[in-house]
Amino acid sequence: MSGGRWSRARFADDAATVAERLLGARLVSVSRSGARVSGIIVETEAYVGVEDRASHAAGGRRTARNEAMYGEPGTAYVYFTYGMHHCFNVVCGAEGEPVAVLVRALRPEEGLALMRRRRGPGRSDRELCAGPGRLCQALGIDLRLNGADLALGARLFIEEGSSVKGAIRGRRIGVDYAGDWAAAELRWLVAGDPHVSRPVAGGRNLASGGARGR
DNA sequence: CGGCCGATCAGCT
DNA sequence: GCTGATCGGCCGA
Repeated sequence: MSGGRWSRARFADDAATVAERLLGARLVSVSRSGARVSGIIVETEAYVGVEDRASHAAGGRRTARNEAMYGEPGTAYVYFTYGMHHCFNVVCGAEGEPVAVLVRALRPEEGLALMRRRRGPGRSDRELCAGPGRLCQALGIDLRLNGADLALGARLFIEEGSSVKGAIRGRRIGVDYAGDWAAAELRWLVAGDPHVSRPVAGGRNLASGGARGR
């Protein structure tokens, strides 16, 4: 059912498999004072390997920034972008193979007051964790957690959730530079969940009022 | 060194 | 839908 922490083996599969498996699981961050802040994962993106032109490890690129992608499955890959946002990834696959899943949105569950304090006043529940930068801010995830071990660490981990009904796929966000890989359907979402960052383009989503033109 | 740019977000039209 | 914010990393000279 639910509750147990993800072991190393849960992370040790290809990115598409782990991206779908993460839907419905819980991402937990523990504050310095020991408070749990968590949400249920409702949106993920797979970055499948060196052949994936949208990946930071495209073509086998390996630098200080993306070194965590080459770590063992269950490693956290956190990077800083646009001069102000952090993004959190779960490293999967096999050690030495740069494969990861970006966590894009959560349905907030625990620690809502702390999330709001971190995100600023006037945030609706829906906005707290709807986007990769937003959820990092809400959970207090920054570069200090880059390379953290999600299977053993005390500060950041994944817990088993209940299985999700209505998972759907779509194109990844913000990777238009990636040629053919931009069109690959490597984003997973819980259909109709209002906490996702964006519904699938052209798709039907209960919260969006239906299909749109393109 | 210098210049470019991003796996984003918020606020405005 | 469009754009400015804001800066570390990366690459080329």
